[in-house]
Amino acid sequence: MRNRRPAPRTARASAQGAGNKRARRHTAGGGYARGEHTRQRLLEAGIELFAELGYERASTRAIARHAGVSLPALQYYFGGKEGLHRACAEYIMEDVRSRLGPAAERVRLALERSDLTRAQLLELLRAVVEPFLEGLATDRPESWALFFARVQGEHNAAFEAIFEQIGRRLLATAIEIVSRILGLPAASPEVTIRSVFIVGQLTLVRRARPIMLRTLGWTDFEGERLQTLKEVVWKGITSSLSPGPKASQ
Amino acid sequence: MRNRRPAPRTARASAQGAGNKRARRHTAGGGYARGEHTRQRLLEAGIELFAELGYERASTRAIARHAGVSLPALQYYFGGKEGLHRACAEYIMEDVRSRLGPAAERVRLALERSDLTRAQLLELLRAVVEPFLEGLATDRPESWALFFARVQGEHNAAFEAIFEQIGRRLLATAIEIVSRILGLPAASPEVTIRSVFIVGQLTLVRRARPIMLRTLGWTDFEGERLQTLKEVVWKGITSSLSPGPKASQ
DNA sequence: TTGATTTTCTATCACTTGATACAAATCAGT
DNA sequence: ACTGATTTGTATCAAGTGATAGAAAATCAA
Repeated sequence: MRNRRPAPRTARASAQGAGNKRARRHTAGGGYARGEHTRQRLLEAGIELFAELGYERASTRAIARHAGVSLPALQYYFGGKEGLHRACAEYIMEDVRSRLGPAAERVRLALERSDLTRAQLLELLRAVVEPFLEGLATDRPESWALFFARVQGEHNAAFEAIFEQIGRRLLATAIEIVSRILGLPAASPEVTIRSVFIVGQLTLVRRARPIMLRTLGWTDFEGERLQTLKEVVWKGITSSLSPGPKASQ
Repeated sequence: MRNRRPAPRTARASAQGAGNKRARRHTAGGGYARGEHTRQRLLEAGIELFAELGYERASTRAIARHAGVSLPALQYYFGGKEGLHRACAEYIMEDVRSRLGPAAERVRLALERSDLTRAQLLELLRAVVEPFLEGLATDRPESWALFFARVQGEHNAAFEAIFEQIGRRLLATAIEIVSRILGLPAASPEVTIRSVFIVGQLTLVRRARPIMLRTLGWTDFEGERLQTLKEVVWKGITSSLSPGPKASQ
């Protein structure tokens, strides 16, 4: 509710799709590759600052300065702050999808068969869960996972629109597998809740990372320590899915 | 970095403890009970708006308007926005402590004994975990749990200072119990990670609440549904702590 | 009531934010 | 080189932010 001028001098903003979606008309016509560079710089700077400071505190000026371009470039290429944020989310999501998509597809395909053993189902769950865990525990492209975590916390438009697209799939796959392992209908509360927890644990790795590291006296989750983390997490998941000894209660 | 004036006309702000701590000098000297009312209104409005909008987006003006008082009242009673936020956190924390403190104390006392059975240890864990779960799943004072979740996401000063005070205790107790159940040293990665997950699951209930409810087709966690949730969560915890069948793999 | 103190309110400050207008610079195709 | 489009930069806008000054009102102790 900040930039709603009562009477904009020109009608350009309102004539261009509410002023925030799709403002770049440069990639449409071919050529003019020069701008693509600054566009990229803006994306990277955006991801970094949004991740570090959150949506509100990351000012467009700081982002532009960080990218080494002028402020209006941001409006020009992304139509505004929200547009940039959205683009950042899509950029990350695209990368995540390209890295996790194949595995997910393979799992979904394998799930077609109805004669899978418990061990096989667990293996499929692991195949879809483990890359995620690695991506969130590690901080290789620190800002990416952080950006992810931010978007989750703030209820931006980017969340519902983008995160859902990948979170839902992951959850749906988890539900399918858990349902079959436990031998319960996919719609049953038990299956849903447990699946949400399994998927949620992954994001928890990111959120609780500093606390975990501090408590353990570690500095990161790399190499052997990452293996340990994965092992413990996985052991927890499998045993929580075991038909094993009735919980003492 | 917004209100750092180069040369403040008066030195009051800097003469009053950096300007954000303890600005209310009304409760010190007795009497003048009139103000306590607006102070309370500001706290409630603060909790509500901070919870709904987050720290940044909740403007002092909106809070004051919501509380039905004028803007400077906020400065007067809490020294500023940050002071109010801190006060809100303390206010909630105080209530949480009063509701969970006794049980926690009882558990800590019971842990003195070293001859506790697995079942007894589990019971203690449950005693300290369950009230938390209820508080986060329910939305009686919707804003409270939401405020809690917000503070967790944004890295406000309130987080480190306040949340730690209660989160650390809970985590420490969980570690102690898990360590004894698993028969591993408290400092071992397995114990730490598993404990963090147990505690983290509780906050996850809040964060993933809308997703879980939507997936289940429920509207809230009340009555029987709350029972189901608690049951499933608890079953997951116990079986993840079971010495049971070695995880397949 | 008086007088000191606490509490509230109006107006305003200094500053930041996101967004624009518009001219200058750059580029591609001829 | 010329032309038309794209891209960048300067200066500026309007709105909104948290905070303050300072007078007016309300409150309590005497």
